[in-house]
Amino acid sequence: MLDIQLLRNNIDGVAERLATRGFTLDRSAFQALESERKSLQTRTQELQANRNSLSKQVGVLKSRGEDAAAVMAQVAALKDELEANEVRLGELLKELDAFLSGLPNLPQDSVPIGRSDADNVEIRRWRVPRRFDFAVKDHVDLGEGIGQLDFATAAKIAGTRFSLMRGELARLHRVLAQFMLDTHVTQHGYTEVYAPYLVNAASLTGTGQLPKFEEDLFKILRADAEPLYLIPTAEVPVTNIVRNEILAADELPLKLVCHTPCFRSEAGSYGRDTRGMIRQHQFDKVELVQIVAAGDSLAAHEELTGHAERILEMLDLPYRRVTLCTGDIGFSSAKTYDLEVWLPAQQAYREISSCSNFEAFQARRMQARCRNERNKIELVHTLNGSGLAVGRTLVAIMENFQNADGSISVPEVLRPYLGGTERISAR
RNA sequence: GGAGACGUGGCCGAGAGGUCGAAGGCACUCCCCUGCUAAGGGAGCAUGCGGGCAUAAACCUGCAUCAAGGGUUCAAAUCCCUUCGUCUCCGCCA
Repeated sequence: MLDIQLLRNNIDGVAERLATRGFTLDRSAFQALESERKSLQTRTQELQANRNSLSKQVGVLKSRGEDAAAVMAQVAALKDELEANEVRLGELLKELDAFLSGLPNLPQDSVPIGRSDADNVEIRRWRVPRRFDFAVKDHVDLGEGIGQLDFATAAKIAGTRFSLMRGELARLHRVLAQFMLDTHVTQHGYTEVYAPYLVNAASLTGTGQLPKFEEDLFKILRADAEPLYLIPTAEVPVTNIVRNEILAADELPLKLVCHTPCFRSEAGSYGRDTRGMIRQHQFDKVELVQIVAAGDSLAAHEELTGHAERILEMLDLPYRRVTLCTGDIGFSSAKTYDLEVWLPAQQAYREISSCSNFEAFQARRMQARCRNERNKIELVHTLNGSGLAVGRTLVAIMENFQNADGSISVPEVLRPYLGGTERISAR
């Protein structure tokens, strides 16, 4: 959510910056809502002040045993106008809130201007992709070839966009998450978190998935209780740890890492990535979250992205870092780096991590605050990034570490996690 | 699943229709006194949203908030209803 003060003071500037991301700000709608709000709120508060002071007089008179009927009649006379005003004001504030909730974040100045992913800017590449002297297979053929990846059975059990792994491949997948967690905890200073996989609507509103993106979520309706949603990312439960909190200055930065399954309905992507594990309804992800003081988020963004890159480097996977352009950046983000890993079978770099700085956008929705050096309360900045998407990392390992015989070599750093296993093949 | 108790500021805790945004204590901040790993005195100290206001800070001021939402009333922390949460006992269970 944007700062409403910014819209009041400089709506043209806001409109201009939102236009770079292809969003048209309805200035007249805002100004109409805002001017009605101002007069109505002032009037309502005036009436409330009146009522409050008159009611106090009633109390004073009665305690003295005097007649309060005349004052009570005055209060009663206020009642109709006050109630009408309160109702209208309530509606108006809701409309304003809905309007504000629909506005995406302002991109930072360093974000390249563009319309689509074609305009994203590559920052750097790490490692030249390996050359193969045989015909490469994709991860589906590799996994099915060794009998450890089984989409047909997953479809029978659940449906499309699910996967089933067995044996050493399943173990490799599990161990990958373990390796990522260990690295972030022991080398990058994160605190490990275990969090709920089902969350309430308030949490999703806090991080910006609701109200706008409900169709992307799996929703659990309950007969006698509020609905719950399956988390689309650990960002939701972990960032909401600080919702409605005021943190002490010395508690920051908060660096949290959390491994969870993620659930996405993928509505609207029916034709895309239908083959394999790239786009699933359920996938595992290790998520990095940082909660920092407002002045520190730029540096924290670089640091966090570096932590995700470190995992790719330790696994010896070629990747590139891309700055998303204004047209491709997420709704809540002020700036996003995508890390894209090389997939030999696709001859392309594919997203494996997305590292975003949300600045105060989520914090404002969540009322997540801290005290600064002068003991004043201010909104924190929130950041997160995948460190990494586990399923896609597995895909990248399978494809990049494949051998001519269809077996898969295990990256060095993972071997201790697999009891020394160096290669995975059909048994 | 059944029965009961409870939810008040950063924390503890009073308040049981009226001058209560809320006693008292702890913690914290500033000042004074003192001089030693302490004690004493004074002041300040919830959050959100408005208005003064024109950019920020400061300040003044209004409204709202005593788990959340609704209701009764001239007036609600206090009475009623619903929801959420916590605790205790019983049952069940990984």
